[in-house]
Amino acid sequence: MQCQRHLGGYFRAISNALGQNMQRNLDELGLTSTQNMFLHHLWFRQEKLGLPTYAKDLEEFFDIKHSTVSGILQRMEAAGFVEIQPSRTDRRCKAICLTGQAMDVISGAIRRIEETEAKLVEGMTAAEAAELRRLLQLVANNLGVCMPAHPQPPTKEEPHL
Amino acid sequence: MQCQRHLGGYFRAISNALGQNMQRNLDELGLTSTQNMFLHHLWFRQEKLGLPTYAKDLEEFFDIKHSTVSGILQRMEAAGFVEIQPSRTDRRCKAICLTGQAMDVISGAIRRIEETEAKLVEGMTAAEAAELRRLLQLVANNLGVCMPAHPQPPTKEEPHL
DNA sequence: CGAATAATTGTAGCATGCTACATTTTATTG
DNA sequence: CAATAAAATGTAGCATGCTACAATTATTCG
Repeated sequence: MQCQRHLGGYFRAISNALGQNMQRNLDELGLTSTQNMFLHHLWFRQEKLGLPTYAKDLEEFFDIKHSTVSGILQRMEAAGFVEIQPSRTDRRCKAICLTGQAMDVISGAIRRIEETEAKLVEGMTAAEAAELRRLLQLVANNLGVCMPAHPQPPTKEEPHL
Repeated sequence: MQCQRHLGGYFRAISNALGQNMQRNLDELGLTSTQNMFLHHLWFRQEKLGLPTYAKDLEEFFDIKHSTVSGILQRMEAAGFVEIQPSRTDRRCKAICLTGQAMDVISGAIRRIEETEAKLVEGMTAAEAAELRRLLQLVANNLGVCMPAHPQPPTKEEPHL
């Protein structure tokens, strides 16, 4: 069968559809789907890991260019979701802090992400979903995509040491 | 493991990386990666299937909006790769025709696509690649992505009937 | 036939991605 | 310490996606 669709076409179409799919459920929050990913990452680092976040972190975690990050953060700041403060120890770095407005919408924002993730693998067995994840990781490696994992959260057993 | 990356993030990053990866090998041809996909599709319909192509076909095949198609075709026309002629039987439809300049680069353009497709599944067994394709099709269905196959090519045994 | 409807394409405005260049600050090194 | 290199971010310009609205032409239906 030489008439099969290109795999690349699937990735492009699925990526586009993911954005639209999430967007439809996000309009009421005033967020775009990319801003929603940023919001979740900022929240996870701040609330779960207790770490500050700089633009550089977003660039690396999502494997996008710093100029793209810059634009998104400017729009999120204009919309009132983040505040940007230069670090006192290294004035090149800007710490990205969530605002109260961001905390108001975070639970809804996370729910949208989880709904979209669930929809992705609807009708798959757990084994199929795991295999999909493994194959996606292989493809990402083949293309030189660099997506670091979250740092380890502080262990619950010894939080004060 | 609740700290796993979102599957959606993989799709986004892989899709972005695919575009950049192909782009790097395409600059000398004066094409973008999306224009390259369009070129290949136009060529396949024209040369392999003997069918005319309208903007609507591109919209459906790649599952993108007509406004996006419109912009891409305008840039491809300005770059000299296609000519756009209104159909005589339905003046709403514009037939997209490849130029001589397009035919000059088509073999290089197709090679870029094939190289990228090969790189995607590098290190996978044929079975794994097939499973990836099947799972991608499932995901696409879950998200309502509508990607029609190519129409059947004319059979070689009776080309003149 | 004529009006309403559908189909195809275009335009405007925005978000997100890129490359390439510039700016500011920190780190290195001679 | 001064010159240089590296790191973090910003800006400009473009391509590609979107939604929403408009324009033109075909089709359908009363």
